Amino acid sequence: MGGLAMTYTYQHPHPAVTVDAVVFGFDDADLKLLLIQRKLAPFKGAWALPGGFVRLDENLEAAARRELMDETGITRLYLEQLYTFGEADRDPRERVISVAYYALVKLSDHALQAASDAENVAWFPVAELPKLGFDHERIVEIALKRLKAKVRYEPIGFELLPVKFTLGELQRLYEAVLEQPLDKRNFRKKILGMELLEALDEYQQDVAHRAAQYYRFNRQRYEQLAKRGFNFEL
Amino acid sequence: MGGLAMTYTYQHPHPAVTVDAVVFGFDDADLKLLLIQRKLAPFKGAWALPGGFVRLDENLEAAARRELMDETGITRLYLEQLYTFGEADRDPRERVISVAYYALVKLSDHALQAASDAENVAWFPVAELPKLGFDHERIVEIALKRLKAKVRYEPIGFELLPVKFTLGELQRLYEAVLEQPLDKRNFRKKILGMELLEALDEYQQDVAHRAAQYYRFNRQRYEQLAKRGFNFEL
DNA sequence: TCAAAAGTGTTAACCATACACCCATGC
DNA sequence: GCATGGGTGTATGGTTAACACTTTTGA
Repeated sequence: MGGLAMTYTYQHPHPAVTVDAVVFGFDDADLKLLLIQRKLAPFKGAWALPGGFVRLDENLEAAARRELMDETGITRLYLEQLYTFGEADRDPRERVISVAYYALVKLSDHALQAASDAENVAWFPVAELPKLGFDHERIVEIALKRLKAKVRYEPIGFELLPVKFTLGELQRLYEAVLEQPLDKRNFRKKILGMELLEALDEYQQDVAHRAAQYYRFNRQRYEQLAKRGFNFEL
Repeated sequence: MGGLAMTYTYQHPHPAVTVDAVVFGFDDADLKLLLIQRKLAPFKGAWALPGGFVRLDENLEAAARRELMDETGITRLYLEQLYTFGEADRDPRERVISVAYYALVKLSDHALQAASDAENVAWFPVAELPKLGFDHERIVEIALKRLKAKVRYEPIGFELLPVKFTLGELQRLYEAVLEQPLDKRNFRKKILGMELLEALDEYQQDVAHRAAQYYRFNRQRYEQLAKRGFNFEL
């Protein structure tokens, strides 16, 4: 990207623009966050959000997807813009404006894809994050707040689960994200009452207790209902 | 800003970054939007959102406030980041990433401040907007959606009204923003039940009907209650 | 005296919450 | 047979929604 001696000249000062991604996963117990360990200064050796510079011919969301692919190998994910961080002094090198995204991935698809080319990549439970470089702790905090709010009025929780899941898994996911216990009977009544879940003719195998039935989220049905004014709410 | 022959050189290409503001007002009947008429290409003569380039030493929100002051004279307003628009081709000149804000102002404070130095400035009812330059129609659409959602769970509607207002004015504001009629008795019951409004010993003057009592929003009280888990909801 | 908006309560339907036991399975 | 999580119903209290008339004032 740009030859060795290549430079770019403008008549007005331009900030650098990056995208950073807060990638969430869920492993049936904890909400987790994907971090990379920086190999370069500043904050060399520190953990930070995956991200990088936006190319001039590339949309912002495409840049976020590209960086995630390059740095972590993750390709299929729910991605949404979070907020843009542009404090004048947030990067010690030059003025850097970062458009932050948050992403939800099915950990089951990506659990083993831990390391990539070069950088160290790892999942951390959100309750036990290391110190992060730049202002990334603030970005994570805002992403968590957003996730917590959004999961209640849009059916995005399913993005964190495998396509087939049990109601117990779904409930544990909500409990982890909302950080509060939920009543089992009320949870089931409510979620099944929305008629967005399809019960499959399939049950858990080899579990040391009664096998749970699997369900699948019916997105088409949700979109139909949403058009007619239905509101997901949990 | 930058001397005549001054240039800025970087080793990687940098996009330009602007802030644009969607400024809402309310005049006791319609929700209105503040637009400026462009004097320069591109989109010369077209109406567009107020905005401009971010300076290198200036935070994003500060840039938005500065542009609003310069272009419209507006200083006291509620301002919140909306979304960042970065399609690679959204500006015909060069790559421009725009961090959009939305603002709520008390029209009563600013109604007469129509024109400023140079550019033509005007309020338009949101239902009767002219064609806008760039992708500003999309930005306005997203701002309206956000306002409509947010007004229901945070007490930001008051930012659009004078400090003293009647319950009728407040109801008309909500009806305008939500684009639906509300039941008067239920509306009053709900809003007064929150105990966020202070009834003043003051009534309308010279109205051709029974004079309405004035109320004032008690922000302190709201913040106290919010800390203890209270949720505004309308 | 008319027009215009202010102000005021009750009822019925619905929804949210709290709560406890039996079931199926593997070890 | 025990430990583990799956699966199920009801009763109560609170919240929302629908609804109509009287009051005050200026023109």
